[in-house]
Parts: sequence; structure tokens; C-alpha cells
Amino acid sequence: MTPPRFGNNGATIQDVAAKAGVSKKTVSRVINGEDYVTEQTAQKVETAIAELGYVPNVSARRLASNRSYVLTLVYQAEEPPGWLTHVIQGIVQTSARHGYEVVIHPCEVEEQASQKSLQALVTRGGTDGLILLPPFGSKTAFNQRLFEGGMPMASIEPSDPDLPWPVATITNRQGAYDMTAYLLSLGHRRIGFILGPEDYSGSWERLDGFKAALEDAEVAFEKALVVAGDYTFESGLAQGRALLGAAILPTAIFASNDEMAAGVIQAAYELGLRVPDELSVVGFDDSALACRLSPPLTTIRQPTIELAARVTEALIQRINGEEAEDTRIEMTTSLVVRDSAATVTDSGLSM
Amino acid sequence: MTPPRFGNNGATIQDVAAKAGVSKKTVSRVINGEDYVTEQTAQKVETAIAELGYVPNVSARRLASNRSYVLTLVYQAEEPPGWLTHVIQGIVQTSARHGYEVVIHPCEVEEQASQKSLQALVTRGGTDGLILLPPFGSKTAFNQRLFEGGMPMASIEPSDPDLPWPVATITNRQGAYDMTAYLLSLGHRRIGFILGPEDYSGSWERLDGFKAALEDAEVAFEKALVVAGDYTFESGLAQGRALLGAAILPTAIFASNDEMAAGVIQAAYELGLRVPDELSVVGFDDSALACRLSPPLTTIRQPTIELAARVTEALIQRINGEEAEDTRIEMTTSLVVRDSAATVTDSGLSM
DNA sequence: CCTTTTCTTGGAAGGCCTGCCAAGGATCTC
DNA sequence: GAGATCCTTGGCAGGCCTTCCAAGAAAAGG
Repeated sequence: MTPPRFGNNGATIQDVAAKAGVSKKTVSRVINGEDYVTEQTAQKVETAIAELGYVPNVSARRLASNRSYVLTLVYQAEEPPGWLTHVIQGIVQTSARHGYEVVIHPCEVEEQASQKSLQALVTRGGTDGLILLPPFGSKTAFNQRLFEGGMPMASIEPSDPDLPWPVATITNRQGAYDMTAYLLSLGHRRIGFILGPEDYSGSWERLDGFKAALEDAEVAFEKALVVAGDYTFESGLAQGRALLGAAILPTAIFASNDEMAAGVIQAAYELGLRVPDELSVVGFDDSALACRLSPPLTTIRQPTIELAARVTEALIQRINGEEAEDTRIEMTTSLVVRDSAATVTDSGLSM
Repeated sequence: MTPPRFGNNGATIQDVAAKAGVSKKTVSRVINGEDYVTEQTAQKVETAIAELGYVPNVSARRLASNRSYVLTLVYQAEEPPGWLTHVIQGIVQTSARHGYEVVIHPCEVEEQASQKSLQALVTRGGTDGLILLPPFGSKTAFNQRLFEGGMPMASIEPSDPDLPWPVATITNRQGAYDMTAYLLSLGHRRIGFILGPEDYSGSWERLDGFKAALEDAEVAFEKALVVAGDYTFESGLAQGRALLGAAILPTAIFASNDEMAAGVIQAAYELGLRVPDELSVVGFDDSALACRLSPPLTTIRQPTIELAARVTEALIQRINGEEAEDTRIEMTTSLVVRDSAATVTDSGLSM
């Protein structure tokens, strides 16, 4: 009936204090790296800690300090972004350095339940900060309420372009511009574009970059070549089929993320179109998928781990009440040329 | 200087008790669903809780009960298994139902540091249970020590076949048998096999199933057709090249996971071999990657979410001191036929 | 009807740490 | 050299919940 115990049957702060011949409070100061402790006293305490193998009890610390030392990662359960594991890496690395743990909180979208569970997590003091992944980084009434209630939060690739909390994003527009310029340099003039979800601001930024590159190259923008996807493989497949079944065929398709690009490659495969000889296909994100496709996907790399690390840093600063240096982090993307795009050829044009 | 606060500025158990006209202890009983509370009293308490919007403070509960209500997921940081997000889903669902939160703990393998951080997590009472993903589910001295120290733990797809703690695995042998039988039914007789990491027991079980199917079909097992990979895409690519560059060509290649199968497909692509017309390629796991490849991969599905859910259930039972019903969970796999394997043809044989 | 068991509640005593305040000593200032 | 200022340490009072124990009420048993 009694629950089993583990750990902290060992030393407590009291034991360390006794061993070092100081007060609990002084030990506490040493542990937390506070000022006003003599080098000598600190030394004694450190020694005692080492000898006893003392590790502070998190629960007690949390209760006393009214902090949880927990950061919560909120993302979509069913369709997590392909870069989730990278994001986690960045967050955990940084969190660990500051003594924070990371709790994961996969949510159902549009779900009352997930709001309730998040609300509960927050009100019971279960977390010190929230990191929101798309599509949660938006100005919903719920988020607004959390923010105004003083909950530190941060977003990676937010849905809304301007949020009052720290935000980390990439140069979506420039990335799309670079990719489009690259395709143009290969001679492509009819380039299909598959848009991301309408409610992500990044989707529009990518479209924007695409348009800008066309304009700069004085290539006419054709509305018929732009179709709407939602960053899923399935939408890429469907829209790929649509683009390749239309009257005027594109010689290249720029899917605005890798998942959709994989869908396009599959659509091409179904139709017996060889990539890149007969159709160039490019993506965006440089997710794990990209180099596993055949042909390996030419795409835009985003420095996800570092992005996550930076935003975590900013969040922790905010938790500590420090004025965050950068409340809007923007990291630059880079073009990764692999094999899925090639110079436009006759066969491509004549199809 | 003072850290910001959020939440639990609201009601405490004391407030609820006052409002309901009972003692704190009685409220506690209601919250924890203990016996010996009248329906009527419980009702009063419930009402008070609802009206005050009371949520118990986790830190206090943790300190008092000497439990953390946290489960920790341990996995490899650099090369997380492709089914990680599914595992997380299963774990979180089940944990949430039991009031547990899930902390992620990506580790470096072979790293003193990760052991230290895990040890710290454990001794300071930061977690009630560990869920180990490969390659951590093994009989290392460190794990043994944790286990003997009374730390509840569980493994998914363990490296060692017999562990003293609960283990969840799939029918690796049967799955590989089924796949091989399927390939044989398509007429393949020279089937290449790419093995997983040597120190995973699952790798050998899969090889075992492969051999058994050959034997049952009275097809000679050729050692030269078995090569060693390590479940990474890169190893699949390398070994795919090796198999396809050898003197006697296989008509099909069975990569023992999807990542490696993707590598083989890429190797075939490089050589201009059409899959499945000239070479059949199959995988194992039915990871997200499988249906995104072109052609979509024929593979073996493992019910990852449910597997994770079941093992989490078992772990929580153990934490609660209940004798776990099943200490070894084995779930059955199923063949998923897509397009990457086809009947063996002349072209394949004559290559 | 009284004793024994079962149910239902309450009270006190912590869990281990940190925040706040105070106090003594050292250092500085003019 | 006396007062002001800083540094360094300690003590106490919680934080909010649970565990343990006790006690009264109700039910059961003889």
C-alpha cells in the first residue's frame, strides 16, 4: 500500500550543513550560487556535498521557491512537425544548463481538452514556462490570457507574425527567395508552388519570397501554378497530382516544406515522371526526410537546434525577470543543393 | 530580483476545506480518490473545488508524498529511433490518465555525463520511473544498480533479451518470417538481408525469422547475402551499394528497418535500378518514412503507440507497488504491402 | 445491551528547502 | 575614532500537501 521510495533517502541539506559546520541557509546559498559567501566557506560546503553525494530534493526546492524548474513543450500530438526531435535537442541542452527539466505536452488541436489540461498544468504551478510549437504559437484568447496572467512563454515558428512574447523564426522569405532564384538559374520558368497552411505566417512569407524572386528575374507570376497545401505529405501528393495533371505543366515544383516535396516526388513517380530529369522538385526545412528520399532533396536548411536553444535561453531569461535581449530571434537559412533539381531540359518542357 | 510567479496564487487545500466545512485531510482524500468518504461529503468537497477552481499544487504534493509523479523517457539524443514520436504519444496518453507527467531525457550514448545526469535525476527524487528506449534497455552495471536501488523502470525494444524489469517488444521473429515468406511467394530466391546493430536482441530475432522462412521454403541460406547494418540510413545505403555491387545479385533486399530500406532504395537509384521492377526492397517498422518513399515501402507494421501505452501502464502499476500483470509484453506485427516489392522478373534475374 | 469491528472524520507532525529579516563583524568615510 | 556602509552568516517561519495516529460514530455480533 505504501508507495515505494527511491533516492533522497540520502543526505539532506541539514546533513550537509552539519558536516560543513554551517547553517542550512549557507548551504542553500552555495547551491544556488548566491553572493556573499566566502571562498573558504563555499569550499567547506562543496566538500561536504561531495562527500555525502548530496543532491537537493527538487520537490522541496520547488515548493519553497514557488518555481517548478520545468519548461513545457507544447506541440501537436497527431502531426508533430518533422523537426520536433531537433527542437527537443536544442531545448533540452539549454534547459539542462540552467537546471531546468523539459516536460512534453502533446495537444490535440482545436480541442477543449488540451486547453483544460494546459490550464491545469499552469495553475497548479507545474511549469515555469511554455514553448509553443505551431500551430499553437498564435494570438488565441487562451494564449493571451496565459500571457497576461504572467506566464512566461515563447514560440518557435509562430502562426501570427507579431506576438507579445519571445519568438524564434527563420528567414522564410529569404529562404524561399534563394530557392526560387536557384531554380531560375537552372533555367526553370514555369515553377509550381505549394503553399503551407493558411494560418501560418511562415507560409505566406515563403510565398512572398517565391514571388519576389520571380519578379526580380522578370518572370511572370502565374496564379494557376500556386496551389494550397498544409505541410502534410498527403497534401503534397494531392497537389502534386493536381499540378502534374493540369494543362500547362511546370518544369519544377517548389513545395514549401519537405513533407510536401516527398508527396510531389511520389506523384511524379506515379506518373512515371523522372525526377529531376523530367521534373525538378525542391522542398524547405531540410528535415530528416530530405536526404532519405531518392533522389535526395534539394532544400532549404533551417538551423533548428540552435533556433530552439536560443529561444529557450530567451525564455529562461524572462523567467528570471531579466529583460530578454532579443525578443524576436530570426535565424538565417541556407540552400542545400542535392539531386532533386536539375537544369531544365527539352524533355521537361515538352512533356 | 524576485522571481515571477504564476498560478496557485489561487486557492489552496485549506480554502477548499474551509469552504466545504471539512478538514484538509478530507479534501485530500477526495482528491486522491481514497476510500472512507461519504458520498455527501465528497459532493460538498467537489462543489467547493469546482467553485474555487482549485488545482492541487504539484510541488507540495510531491514533497509530502515523496513521489514526483513524473516518468522519464530516456533515449539517444543524436539518433533517436524513427518511432520516437509515436512512443511519446503512447506514453503521454497513458501517463496523463494516471496523473503523471513525462520528462524527456535525451542522452549521449557511452557517455559518462549522461549517466551522471540520470543518476542525479533519480537521486534527487526527480522521477518515479524510467522508460528506456534502445540502446539503453540493457543490462549495464548502471541500470542494474538503479534497478536494485528500487527504481521502477521499463524498456521498449530492449537490447538484452531478458531483463528483470518490464519489457515491451514486438514479434520480431514472426514479422521477419512473414516478410520473408511474402518475398518468397513473389518468386524471390536470392534475397539480401541487412542486419541491425549487433547489440540489439531484436536484430538477431529478425535474422532468425528470415532464416526460418527460407528453411521452411527449402531455399538455401546464403551467407554472402547477409550484411551488417546498424539501423541508420547511411548503413543501409552503404550495404545496399555493397549488395548491388557484388558478383551474384539479389532480386530482393530485406532491410531490417525502414531507415536502412530507404538507404537501399537510394543505392538502387544511384545504380539506375528500378524498384520494384528490377529490385524489390522491403523494410521493417512501418515508420513515418515508409509511405513517404517512392515507391511506398512494403514493410512490417509495429503497433508502437499501443506498445508504449501498455508498457507505461505496467510501469505505473509497478510504481504503485501492484504486481504487474505482464512483465513481458509482446505485440504482434503485421505485413503492410505497398509497392516496393514485386514478382520477380527476368530483368531482375538477368541483371 | 454491551463489545467488537467498520466507517468516517479530524489533528498534528512533518517532508526539505528557500525567503525574509536580523545580527555581528569587517571595512570605509570624513 | 565614531558612524555609516558593506559583507557574511544564521534563524525562523513558512510553502501546501500527505502520512500517521487517534477518536468518535455507526454498524455488526453475541
